[in-house]
Amino acid sequence: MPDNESRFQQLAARLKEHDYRLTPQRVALLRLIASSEGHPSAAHLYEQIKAQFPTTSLATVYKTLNLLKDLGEVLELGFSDDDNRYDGSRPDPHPHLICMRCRKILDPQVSLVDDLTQEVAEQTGFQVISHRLDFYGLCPDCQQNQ
Amino acid sequence: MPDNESRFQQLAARLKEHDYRLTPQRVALLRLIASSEGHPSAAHLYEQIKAQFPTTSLATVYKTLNLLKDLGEVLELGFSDDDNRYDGSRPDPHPHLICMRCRKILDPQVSLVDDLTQEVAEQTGFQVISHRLDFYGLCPDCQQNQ
DNA sequence: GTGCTTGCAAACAGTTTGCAGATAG
DNA sequence: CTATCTGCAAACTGTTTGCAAGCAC
Repeated sequence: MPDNESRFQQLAARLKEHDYRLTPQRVALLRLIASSEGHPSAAHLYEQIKAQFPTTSLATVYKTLNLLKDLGEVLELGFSDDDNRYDGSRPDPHPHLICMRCRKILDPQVSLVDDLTQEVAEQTGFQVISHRLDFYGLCPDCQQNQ
Repeated sequence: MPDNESRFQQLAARLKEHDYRLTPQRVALLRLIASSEGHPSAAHLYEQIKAQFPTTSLATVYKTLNLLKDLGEVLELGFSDDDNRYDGSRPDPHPHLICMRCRKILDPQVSLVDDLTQEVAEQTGFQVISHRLDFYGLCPDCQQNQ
Protein backbone atom coordinates (compact mmCIF):
# COMPACT_ATOMS: atom_id res chain seq x y z
CA MET A 1 0.00 0.00 0.00
CA PRO A 2 1.73 3.20 -1.12
CA ASP A 3 1.98 6.38 0.90
CA ASN A 4 -0.99 8.52 -0.08
CA GLU A 5 0.64 11.80 0.80
CA SER A 6 3.79 11.18 -1.21
CA ARG A 7 1.73 9.96 -4.15
CA PHE A 8 -0.21 13.20 -3.97
CA GLN A 9 3.02 15.21 -3.85
CA GLN A 10 4.26 13.30 -6.85
CA LEU A 11 1.13 14.05 -8.86
CA ALA A 12 1.21 17.72 -7.87
CA ALA A 13 4.87 17.96 -8.83
CA ARG A 14 4.12 16.47 -12.25
CA LEU A 15 1.54 19.16 -12.88
CA LYS A 16 3.78 22.01 -11.75
CA GLU A 17 6.60 20.58 -13.82
CA HIS A 18 4.45 21.07 -16.90
CA ASP A 19 3.32 24.55 -15.84
CA TYR A 20 -0.19 23.49 -15.02
CA ARG A 21 -1.88 25.44 -12.26
CA LEU A 22 -2.76 23.82 -8.97
CA THR A 23 -6.35 24.92 -8.53
CA PRO A 24 -8.33 23.80 -5.48
CA GLN A 25 -10.43 21.54 -7.69
CA ARG A 26 -7.35 19.83 -9.06
CA VAL A 27 -5.85 19.47 -5.61
CA ALA A 28 -9.03 17.80 -4.40
CA LEU A 29 -8.99 15.38 -7.34
CA LEU A 30 -5.30 14.59 -6.90
CA ARG A 31 -5.88 13.80 -3.23
CA LEU A 32 -8.76 11.52 -4.14
CA ILE A 33 -6.76 9.70 -6.77
CA ALA A 34 -3.78 9.36 -4.44
CA SER A 35 -5.92 7.87 -1.70
CA SER A 36 -8.34 5.75 -3.70
CA GLU A 37 -7.64 2.08 -3.22
CA GLY A 38 -10.02 0.87 -5.89
CA HIS A 39 -10.65 1.77 -9.48
CA PRO A 40 -13.06 4.67 -9.38
CA SER A 41 -15.17 5.85 -12.29
CA ALA A 42 -15.23 9.46 -13.41
CA ALA A 43 -18.74 9.82 -12.02
CA HIS A 44 -17.67 8.34 -8.71
CA LEU A 45 -14.76 10.74 -8.37
CA TYR A 46 -17.11 13.56 -9.24
CA GLU A 47 -19.53 12.58 -6.47
CA GLN A 48 -16.73 12.45 -3.92
CA ILE A 49 -15.33 15.79 -4.97
CA LYS A 50 -18.71 17.46 -4.87
CA ALA A 51 -19.05 16.39 -1.25
CA GLN A 52 -16.10 18.53 -0.22
CA PHE A 53 -16.22 21.03 -3.07
CA PRO A 54 -19.82 21.44 -4.21
CA THR A 55 -19.27 23.75 -7.18
CA THR A 56 -16.96 21.41 -9.09
CA SER A 57 -18.27 20.25 -12.45
CA LEU A 58 -17.99 16.87 -14.10
CA ALA A 59 -16.28 18.49 -17.07
CA THR A 60 -13.42 19.61 -14.85
CA VAL A 61 -13.02 16.09 -13.52
CA TYR A 62 -12.73 14.78 -17.07
CA LYS A 63 -10.31 17.52 -18.09
CA THR A 64 -8.03 16.80 -15.16
CA LEU A 65 -8.23 13.04 -15.65
CA ASN A 66 -7.26 13.45 -19.30
CA LEU A 67 -4.41 15.71 -18.26
CA LEU A 68 -3.09 13.06 -15.87
CA LYS A 69 -3.63 10.37 -18.46
CA ASP A 70 -1.53 12.33 -20.96
CA LEU A 71 1.18 12.75 -18.34
CA GLY A 72 1.13 8.98 -17.84
CA GLU A 73 0.12 9.23 -14.20
CA VAL A 74 -3.28 7.63 -14.50
CA LEU A 75 -4.44 4.56 -16.40
CA GLU A 76 -7.83 4.59 -18.07
CA LEU A 77 -9.22 1.07 -17.92
CA GLY A 78 -11.53 1.68 -20.86
CA PHE A 79 -14.47 -0.59 -20.34
CA SER A 80 -16.81 -0.42 -23.26
CA ASP A 81 -20.11 -0.18 -21.46
CA ASP A 82 -21.23 2.51 -19.07
CA ASP A 83 -18.67 1.61 -16.49
CA ASN A 84 -15.38 3.28 -17.31
CA ARG A 85 -12.78 3.31 -14.54
CA TYR A 86 -9.45 4.90 -13.71
CA ASP A 87 -6.43 3.59 -11.87
CA GLY A 88 -4.27 6.23 -10.26
CA SER A 89 -2.04 4.00 -8.20
CA ARG A 90 -0.46 1.94 -10.95
CA PRO A 91 -0.28 3.84 -14.25
CA ASP A 92 1.38 0.93 -16.06
CA PRO A 93 -0.84 -1.66 -17.73
CA HIS A 94 -1.51 -4.70 -15.57
CA PRO A 95 -4.12 -7.45 -15.38
CA HIS A 96 -7.47 -6.82 -13.77
CA LEU A 97 -9.84 -9.28 -12.22
CA ILE A 98 -13.45 -8.14 -12.30
CA CYS A 99 -16.32 -9.61 -10.32
CA MET A 100 -19.32 -9.82 -12.61
CA ARG A 101 -21.73 -9.61 -9.70
CA CYS A 102 -20.45 -6.92 -7.32
CA ARG A 103 -18.23 -5.12 -9.85
CA LYS A 104 -15.23 -5.30 -7.55
CA ILE A 105 -11.89 -4.99 -9.37
CA LEU A 106 -8.66 -6.58 -8.14
CA ASP A 107 -5.06 -6.29 -9.28
CA PRO A 108 -3.72 -9.85 -9.15
CA GLN A 109 0.00 -10.55 -9.20
CA VAL A 110 0.57 -12.54 -12.34
CA SER A 111 4.00 -13.85 -13.15
CA LEU A 112 3.11 -15.31 -16.56
CA VAL A 113 2.25 -11.98 -18.21
CA ASP A 114 5.71 -11.43 -19.62
CA ASP A 115 5.90 -14.97 -20.93
CA LEU A 116 2.53 -14.58 -22.58
CA THR A 117 3.53 -11.27 -24.16
CA GLN A 118 6.69 -12.81 -25.51
CA GLU A 119 4.83 -15.80 -26.88
CA VAL A 120 2.49 -13.50 -28.80
CA ALA A 121 5.34 -11.37 -30.11
CA GLU A 122 7.42 -14.31 -31.27
CA GLN A 123 4.56 -15.98 -33.00
CA THR A 124 3.35 -12.96 -34.96
CA GLY A 125 6.33 -10.68 -35.44
CA PHE A 126 4.47 -7.87 -33.71
CA GLN A 127 6.30 -5.40 -31.57
CA VAL A 128 4.08 -5.52 -28.50
CA ILE A 129 3.87 -2.15 -26.79
CA SER A 130 1.01 -2.44 -24.38
CA HIS A 131 -1.72 -4.79 -23.35
CA ARG A 132 -5.01 -5.09 -21.65
CA LEU A 133 -5.73 -8.23 -19.69
CA ASP A 134 -9.09 -8.52 -17.97
CA PHE A 135 -10.48 -11.61 -16.32
CA TYR A 136 -14.17 -11.81 -15.52
CA GLY A 137 -15.67 -14.05 -12.90
CA LEU A 138 -17.08 -14.30 -9.41
CA CYS A 139 -15.15 -13.23 -6.35
CA PRO A 140 -15.11 -15.57 -3.31
CA ASP A 141 -17.85 -13.56 -1.54
CA CYS A 142 -20.20 -13.63 -4.50
CA GLN A 143 -19.62 -17.35 -5.10
CA GLN A 144 -20.96 -18.09 -1.62
CA ASN A 145 -23.90 -15.70 -1.62
CA GLN A 146 -25.31 -16.32 -5.03
CA MET B 1 -10.43 -21.20 -42.57
CA PRO B 2 -13.95 -22.45 -41.86
CA ASP B 3 -16.59 -23.17 -44.49
CA ASN B 4 -18.55 -19.96 -44.95
CA GLU B 5 -21.67 -21.64 -46.21
CA SER B 6 -21.95 -24.06 -43.32
CA ARG B 7 -21.26 -21.30 -40.82
CA PHE B 8 -24.10 -19.36 -42.40
CA GLN B 9 -26.40 -22.40 -42.18
CA GLN B 10 -25.43 -22.78 -38.56
CA LEU B 11 -26.30 -19.18 -37.75
CA ALA B 12 -29.60 -19.42 -39.64
CA ALA B 13 -30.49 -22.62 -37.82
CA ARG B 14 -29.81 -20.97 -34.47
CA LEU B 15 -32.27 -18.20 -35.31
CA LYS B 16 -34.98 -20.57 -36.50
CA GLU B 17 -34.46 -22.73 -33.46
CA HIS B 18 -35.43 -19.75 -31.31
CA ASP B 19 -38.39 -18.85 -33.53
CA TYR B 20 -36.74 -15.77 -34.96
CA ARG B 21 -37.73 -14.88 -38.50
CA LEU B 22 -35.28 -15.05 -41.35
CA THR B 23 -35.80 -11.70 -43.01
CA PRO B 24 -33.74 -10.73 -46.05
CA GLN B 25 -31.87 -8.17 -43.97
CA ARG B 26 -30.92 -10.80 -41.42
CA VAL B 27 -29.89 -13.25 -44.12
CA ALA B 28 -27.62 -10.61 -45.62
CA LEU B 29 -26.03 -9.90 -42.26
CA LEU B 30 -25.58 -13.58 -41.44
CA ARG B 31 -23.84 -14.10 -44.78
CA LEU B 32 -21.55 -11.19 -44.11
CA ILE B 33 -20.67 -12.41 -40.65
CA ALA B 34 -20.11 -15.95 -41.89
CA SER B 35 -17.75 -14.75 -44.59
CA SER B 36 -15.92 -11.93 -42.83
CA GLU B 37 -12.36 -12.89 -42.09
CA GLY B 38 -11.57 -9.89 -39.94
CA HIS B 39 -13.24 -8.20 -37.03
CA PRO B 40 -15.74 -5.81 -38.56
CA SER B 41 -17.37 -2.93 -36.76
CA ALA B 42 -21.13 -2.40 -36.74
CA ALA B 43 -20.72 0.57 -39.05
CA HIS B 44 -18.57 -1.47 -41.43
CA LEU B 45 -21.14 -4.25 -41.59
CA TYR B 46 -23.80 -1.63 -42.20
CA GLU B 47 -21.87 -0.18 -45.13
CA GLN B 48 -21.44 -3.59 -46.71
CA ILE B 49 -25.09 -4.49 -46.26
CA LYS B 50 -26.28 -1.22 -47.72
CA ALA B 51 -24.32 -2.01 -50.87
CA GLN B 52 -26.47 -5.05 -51.60
CA PHE B 53 -29.55 -3.97 -49.68
CA PRO B 54 -29.82 -0.19 -49.73
CA THR B 55 -32.84 0.25 -47.46
CA THR B 56 -31.35 -1.51 -44.43
CA SER B 57 -30.89 0.66 -41.37
CA LEU B 58 -28.09 0.74 -38.85
CA ALA B 59 -30.59 0.02 -36.08
CA THR B 60 -31.44 -3.31 -37.67
CA VAL B 61 -27.77 -4.21 -37.82
CA TYR B 62 -27.43 -3.50 -34.12
CA LYS B 63 -30.60 -5.40 -33.28
CA THR B 64 -29.45 -8.47 -35.17
CA LEU B 65 -25.93 -8.29 -33.75
CA ASN B 66 -27.34 -8.15 -30.23
CA LEU B 67 -29.57 -11.09 -31.03
CA LEU B 68 -26.58 -13.13 -32.16
CA LYS B 69 -24.58 -11.98 -29.19
CA ASP B 70 -27.32 -13.19 -26.83
CA LEU B 71 -27.38 -16.51 -28.63
CA GLY B 72 -23.64 -16.76 -28.10
CA GLU B 73 -22.87 -16.83 -31.81
CA VAL B 74 -21.01 -13.56 -32.02
CA LEU B 75 -18.38 -12.02 -29.76
CA GLU B 76 -18.44 -8.29 -29.11
CA LEU B 77 -14.88 -7.15 -28.67
CA GLY B 78 -15.95 -4.09 -26.71
CA PHE B 79 -13.31 -1.48 -27.38
CA SER B 80 -14.00 1.59 -25.36
CA ASP B 81 -13.38 4.26 -27.95
CA ASP B 82 -15.15 4.75 -31.26
CA ASP B 83 -13.92 1.50 -32.65
CA ASN B 84 -16.13 -1.35 -31.47
CA ARG B 85 -15.76 -4.63 -33.37
CA TYR B 86 -17.46 -7.99 -33.68
CA ASP B 87 -16.09 -11.46 -34.21
CA GLY B 88 -18.48 -13.91 -35.82
CA SER B 89 -16.06 -16.72 -36.55
CA ARG B 90 -14.95 -17.51 -33.03
CA PRO B 91 -17.62 -16.67 -30.46
CA ASP B 92 -15.47 -17.86 -27.56
CA PRO B 93 -13.15 -15.34 -25.89
CA HIS B 94 -9.62 -15.42 -27.23
CA PRO B 95 -6.62 -13.07 -27.32
CA HIS B 96 -6.43 -10.31 -29.88
CA LEU B 97 -3.41 -8.56 -31.23
CA ILE B 98 -4.10 -5.04 -32.43
CA CYS B 99 -1.85 -2.91 -34.60
CA MET B 100 -1.92 0.62 -33.21
CA ARG B 101 -1.07 2.10 -36.58
CA CYS B 102 -3.17 0.29 -39.21
CA ARG B 103 -5.83 -1.07 -36.81
CA LYS B 104 -5.39 -4.59 -38.09
CA ILE B 105 -6.54 -7.26 -35.61
CA LEU B 106 -5.04 -10.75 -35.45
CA ASP B 107 -6.04 -13.87 -33.52
CA PRO B 108 -2.75 -15.32 -32.29
CA GLN B 109 -2.54 -18.90 -31.05
CA VAL B 110 -1.49 -18.62 -27.44
CA SER B 111 -0.84 -21.72 -25.41
CA LEU B 112 -0.24 -19.95 -22.10
CA VAL B 113 -3.77 -18.53 -21.76
CA ASP B 114 -5.07 -21.43 -19.71
CA ASP B 115 -2.04 -21.36 -17.44
CA LEU B 116 -2.47 -17.65 -16.92
CA THR B 117 -6.16 -18.04 -16.14
CA GLN B 118 -5.40 -20.75 -13.63
CA GLU B 119 -2.69 -18.67 -11.99
CA VAL B 120 -5.13 -15.80 -11.50
CA ALA B 121 -7.85 -18.08 -10.14
CA GLU B 122 -5.57 -19.86 -7.70
CA GLN B 123 -4.11 -16.68 -6.37
CA THR B 124 -7.35 -14.85 -5.74
CA GLY B 125 -10.01 -17.48 -5.18
CA PHE B 126 -12.03 -16.09 -8.05
CA GLN B 127 -14.06 -18.38 -10.24
CA VAL B 128 -12.87 -17.12 -13.62
CA ILE B 129 -15.64 -17.30 -16.20
CA SER B 130 -14.40 -15.25 -19.10
CA HIS B 131 -11.55 -13.01 -20.11
CA ARG B 132 -10.46 -10.35 -22.44
CA LEU B 133 -6.84 -10.34 -23.56
CA ASP B 134 -5.73 -7.62 -25.94
CA PHE B 135 -2.18 -6.86 -26.95
CA TYR B 136 -1.36 -3.56 -28.60
CA GLY B 137 1.64 -2.96 -30.78
CA LEU B 138 2.97 -2.60 -34.29
CA CYS B 139 2.52 -5.27 -36.92
CA PRO B 140 5.55 -6.25 -39.04
CA ASP B 141 4.42 -4.05 -41.95
CA CYS B 142 3.97 -0.97 -39.82
CA GLN B 143 7.31 -1.49 -38.07
CA GLN B 144 9.05 -1.23 -41.42
CA ASN B 145 7.13 1.68 -42.88
CA GLN B 146 7.03 3.98 -39.92
C1' DG C 1 -54.16 -12.97 -40.46
C1' DT C 2 -50.87 -12.40 -36.49
C1' DG C 3 -47.42 -10.52 -34.43
C1' DC C 4 -42.47 -10.18 -35.15
C1' DT C 5 -39.48 -7.04 -37.78
C1' DT C 6 -38.12 -2.96 -40.10
C1' DG C 7 -36.70 1.83 -40.62
C1' DC C 8 -36.98 6.21 -39.20
C1' DA C 9 -36.19 9.59 -35.86
C1' DA C 10 -35.83 10.70 -31.40
C1' DA C 11 -33.79 9.32 -26.98
C1' DC C 12 -29.85 8.04 -24.43
C1' DA C 13 -25.22 7.89 -21.76
C1' DG C 14 -20.76 9.11 -21.38
C1' DT C 15 -17.51 12.26 -22.88
C1' DT C 16 -15.81 16.48 -25.04
C1' DT C 17 -15.90 21.29 -26.36
C1' DG C 18 -16.84 26.53 -26.71
C1' DC C 19 -17.03 30.36 -24.27
C1' DA C 20 -17.61 34.11 -20.71
C1' DG C 21 -16.34 34.98 -16.23
C1' DA C 22 -13.17 33.69 -12.36
C1' DT C 23 -8.55 33.08 -10.54
C1' DA C 24 -3.60 31.11 -9.79
C1' DG C 25 0.83 32.66 -10.24
C1' DC D 1 -2.03 41.61 -14.87
C1' DT D 2 -2.52 37.72 -17.94
C1' DA D 3 -3.04 33.32 -19.43
C1' DT D 4 -5.04 29.37 -17.75
C1' DC D 5 -8.93 27.21 -15.57
C1' DT D 6 -13.73 26.63 -14.24
C1' DG D 7 -18.52 25.70 -14.88
C1' DC D 8 -22.28 25.69 -17.58
C1' DA D 9 -24.69 24.16 -21.49
C1' DA D 10 -24.59 22.61 -25.87
C1' DA D 11 -22.38 19.39 -29.15
C1' DC D 12 -20.88 14.84 -30.26
C1' DT D 13 -20.50 9.61 -30.90
C1' DG D 14 -21.99 5.17 -30.76
C1' DT D 15 -25.87 2.64 -29.39
C1' DT D 16 -30.72 1.82 -28.10
C1' DT D 17 -35.68 2.49 -28.21
C1' DG D 18 -40.70 3.73 -29.54
C1' DC D 19 -43.75 3.30 -32.91
C1' DA D 20 -46.37 2.98 -37.31
C1' DA D 21 -46.07 0.46 -41.47
C1' DG D 22 -44.39 -3.87 -43.65
C1' DC D 23 -43.83 -8.63 -44.20
C1' DA D 24 -42.41 -13.71 -42.74
C1' DC D 25 -44.69 -17.47 -41.54
